[in-house]
Amino acid sequence: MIKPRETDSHTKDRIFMAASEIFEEKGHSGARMQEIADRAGINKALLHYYFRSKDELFKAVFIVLLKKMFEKIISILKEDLTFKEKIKKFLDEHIEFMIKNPKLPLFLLNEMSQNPEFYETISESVRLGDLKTKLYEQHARELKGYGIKKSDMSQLMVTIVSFSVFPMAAHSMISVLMPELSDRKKFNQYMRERKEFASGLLFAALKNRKK
Amino acid sequence: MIKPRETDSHTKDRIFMAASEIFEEKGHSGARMQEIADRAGINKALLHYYFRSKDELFKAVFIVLLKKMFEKIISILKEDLTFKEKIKKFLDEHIEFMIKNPKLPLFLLNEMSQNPEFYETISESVRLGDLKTKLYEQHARELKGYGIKKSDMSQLMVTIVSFSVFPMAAHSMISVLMPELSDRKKFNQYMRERKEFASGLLFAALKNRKK
DNA sequence: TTTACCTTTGACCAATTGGTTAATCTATAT
DNA sequence: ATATAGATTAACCAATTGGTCAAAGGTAAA
Repeated sequence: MIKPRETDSHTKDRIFMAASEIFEEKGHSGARMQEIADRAGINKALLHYYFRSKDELFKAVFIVLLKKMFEKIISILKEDLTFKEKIKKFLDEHIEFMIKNPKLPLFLLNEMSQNPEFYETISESVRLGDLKTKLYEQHARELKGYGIKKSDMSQLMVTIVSFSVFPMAAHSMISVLMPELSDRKKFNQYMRERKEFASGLLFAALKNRKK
Repeated sequence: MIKPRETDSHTKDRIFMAASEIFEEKGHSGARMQEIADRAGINKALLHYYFRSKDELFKAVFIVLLKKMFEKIISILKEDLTFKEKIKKFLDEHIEFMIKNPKLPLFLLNEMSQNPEFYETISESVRLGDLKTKLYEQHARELKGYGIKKSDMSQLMVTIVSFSVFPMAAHSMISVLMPELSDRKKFNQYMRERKEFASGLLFAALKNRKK
């Protein structure tokens, strides 16, 4: 039996990485197979040797990037912490994660709404049950203490995620209104300050809701 | 002298509307000139008769849609209201606006980051000065009463906009985590409830910051 | 060395796509 | 009626793009 060359996965990985970068930057319809091949330093035919078609390659990349994002979120929510601690840790780690992957949020948002047929594939591959119910039951006492009903959970969760995700996705838009933030370093600093701002705002509000 | 036929602007408008819809839905690189022509019910050559190229057509559409969004925001901020009233009115009208234009936010966010060369064109065409400074000075007393410093303004403004914009842009993502919101009508209801939730959260927090 | 099998490539193909052009149409002013 | 000028079209074009294929390369087992 013939052993696979050690360059096997090496090449396939290089393709995958190149594809990730290009797709993340230009989206499915904006990406060019030739450009992906160039960045991977290989012939275009080799793309189709490892990944049958553009759609297959895209799908493979998309699923992995999506999981990367969701797993980051979910893993924190699973930890044994109080609700408040969880939110703080989420803001901290999720913002750091996005600073390392600044193009990821907008890419996912966009391709998600562009390819609704992924809906199934996603639900399977990310499998996360009824997160907000789970979270509520887990922290029922603490949340009730904050005056949060179960019916508030969907608004609350979207709000928390938006604290970190929105500014990343809207960076270019924000740069128009606040040119001082168009610089990447300054913007990252802004995002780091946001950790405190967001949890401060949130728990100031919740404290106030206490009956 | 020959009067322009009344179908002149009619046709050009039909093209423009068709292009708006297609671009909004599929983005610059995903849109096809043929599809735009079809939707406008005309020959493809006529597109190039009225708009030289795809890029020109896109630019025309993009600028108009961007202005549409920004002017909605700015007009409210200019009104003679207290800060609190402004924010409430903003949330109300901006959310209603987006319910009517659900694809707009993600489209703008995306093309904005895709075509950074629009940066100039935008700054000119939307011309809005240093909005956060203007807003702060205008409401200095009220904002100080809330314990908000000038340096908090950029965080605060992004937060307010994110309350309304993020859920619209992330609708497809939200639908995965909360399948009950994948239905448009239910989602719109969710967005309308968000008006109260957002201003409630925000001003509960600000009240609490008062020294 | 030879066989067998996976890897990589250059050349090529068919379909798509943005864009052009010359001719036709249509309404109006004279 | 007819000349004029803008509006509209069918046919066409060149470039791009995703995808294929047969041949060449390389490595390990026989």
